[in-house]
Amino acid sequence: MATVSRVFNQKGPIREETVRKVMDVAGAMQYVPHAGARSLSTRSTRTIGVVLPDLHGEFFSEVIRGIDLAAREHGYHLLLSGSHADRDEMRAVVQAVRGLVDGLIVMSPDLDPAALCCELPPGVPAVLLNAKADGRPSITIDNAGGARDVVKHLAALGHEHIAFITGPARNNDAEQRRRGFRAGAKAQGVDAIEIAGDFTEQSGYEAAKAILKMKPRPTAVFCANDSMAIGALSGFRDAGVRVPDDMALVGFDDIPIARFLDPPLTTVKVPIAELGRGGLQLLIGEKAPQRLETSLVVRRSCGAERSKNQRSKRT
Amino acid sequence: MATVSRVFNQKGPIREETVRKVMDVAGAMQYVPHAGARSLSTRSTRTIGVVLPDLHGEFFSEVIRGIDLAAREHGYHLLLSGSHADRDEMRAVVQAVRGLVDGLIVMSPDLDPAALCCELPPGVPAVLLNAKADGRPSITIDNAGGARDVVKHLAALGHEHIAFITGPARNNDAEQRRRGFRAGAKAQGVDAIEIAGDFTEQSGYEAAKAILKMKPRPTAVFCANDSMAIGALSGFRDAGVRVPDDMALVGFDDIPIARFLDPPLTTVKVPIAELGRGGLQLLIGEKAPQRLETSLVVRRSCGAERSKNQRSKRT
DNA sequence: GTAGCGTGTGTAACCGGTTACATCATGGCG
DNA sequence: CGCCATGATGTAACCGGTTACACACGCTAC
Repeated sequence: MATVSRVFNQKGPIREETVRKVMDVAGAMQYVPHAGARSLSTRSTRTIGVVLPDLHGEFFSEVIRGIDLAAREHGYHLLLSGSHADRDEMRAVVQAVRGLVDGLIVMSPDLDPAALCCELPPGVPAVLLNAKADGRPSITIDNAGGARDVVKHLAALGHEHIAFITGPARNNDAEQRRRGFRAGAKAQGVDAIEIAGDFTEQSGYEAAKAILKMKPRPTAVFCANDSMAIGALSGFRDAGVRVPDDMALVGFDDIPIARFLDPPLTTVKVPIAELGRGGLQLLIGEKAPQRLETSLVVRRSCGAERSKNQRSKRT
Repeated sequence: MATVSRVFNQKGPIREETVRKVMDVAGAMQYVPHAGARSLSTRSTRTIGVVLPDLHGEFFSEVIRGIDLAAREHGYHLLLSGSHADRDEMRAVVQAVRGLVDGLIVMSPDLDPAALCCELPPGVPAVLLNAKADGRPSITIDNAGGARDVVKHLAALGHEHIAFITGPARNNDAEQRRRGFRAGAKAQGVDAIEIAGDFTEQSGYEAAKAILKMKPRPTAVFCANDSMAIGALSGFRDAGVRVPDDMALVGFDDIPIARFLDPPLTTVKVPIAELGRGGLQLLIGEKAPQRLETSLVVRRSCGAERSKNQRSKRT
């Protein structure tokens, strides 16, 4: 019935009495508008699709949270899809949601952004998180800048041999952080050593062990993310190497527990939730920063705050 | 066109040649079926709604991951909605998704499950995570059993005054863990002290400080989740109290970093992803365990493995 | 009295598919 | 040769809303 539709959408002129009557009946029969049917005729679903490669860990959890918060503020639903290993799966998902979403937020650190864009249907608006591509709006994080800051900080503390535990080979963020590390090392004139990691705690643990065997042994270790820093910390501890006394350690991301580690982890703060929030805002046509700055958070693991709360002297 | 529909759904008898022709044209014009329209006529969206109170932290991240994995296996989409403070918001969301989802997975640790069920539209199938209610399928975790195991373990190690840092007041899991703690303490004949926490690291940190002032001072602390244990660990460290030498510490959840803490955290393993996976399976009519067992993971923070890798003697 | 107008409500087409049913071509068989 | 079973395709109603448009009504102005 047309009138009912007008009542629910508060559109067009309707007599006050009619509104009441409709509402009463609707309440009595527990009527709730059928969102699916509505979206068909209005061609607007008020749903946006979120496509992520993996749902692991605090990073993605925070991204999703940022998106969700912004979505609910603007009255949007979220269609979430994770765990896409390759391009084919990605395309399948992106196509499957036609008619289900008004737009897409895509994050695919492991895939080439340009290739990715071809997969996106031309009609569907989309924003890329942490990846750039022509013609598509995107939000990126200043990974390289953050990494450079770390090297600068470590160099200022007197470190001349700095090891970098990398992220997964074809990961975008990891690659940018590595580039920042290299650029920083070059600028500061310090010795840069790289060792492979894959963003997991375990890989950090193993990398730490490997680093201790190097000659000359690095005096500072910079991990491409906090998870690996946690693993490295554990590795150093097992080997009897004290952080920061014997080895400076820095992470990347500033996940919530970083401050509760022993010693509290110096790391680079990344506004993860902002990334998600901005993605949604951009998608629905609101203004949002397209580039998010990172900032160095100095705690004790880098050795900069030797004086304060010196726990290594505690025992 | 009816034929096209039949081709895409592989239904009814169609000549091989026609199939090819349709597919060719579809490919050429980049045609992709409109999922929204389809769902309207089939009355099946192949989407299930996930309603969570909050998207914070590794716990929910894991739940979502479990659901997502199972969903993609069965060809379902996920409509995610988080951050519901109160019942009204919850109802609003649950109603808004009519016609968008085939079923609902609801997790609401802070709300009374019975009340919750009234909000659910009668026609929509739903499963409750970590909450029980008549007539609705649900999956629960053996929180109480896990907590009892912890107390038993601590008692066996000789602890007679055990403190328990609780979770948020009206949280279901927190409450069950507390009950398990009490029951365990009673069974073991040990002194049980409770102190309030709210599942955050910060609250664990503060609770630790408070515990140190108690007389008699507890010799073991059991936290209702790992996050608080991390905070407590940090608090004890700042106060110069060694774990496990001066104080035994146990958490709950077994989040990934628990093993990388210093000392590695003894905790209760909760099959979080299984919770999500089972929820989806139950919802779509598959068999799944309705009760998930927890298991004690003994690491060093409880003092049970004094001999091995004893880092407190390191410095 | 009627043309003209604004307000409130009903009618029907449409969104993009699915599907029961009608139609049509084909060929086997009596 | 005609009939009917069978297979392939077209037709139209339907899913549950939205909305352009038609229409009915009460009012003022001429």
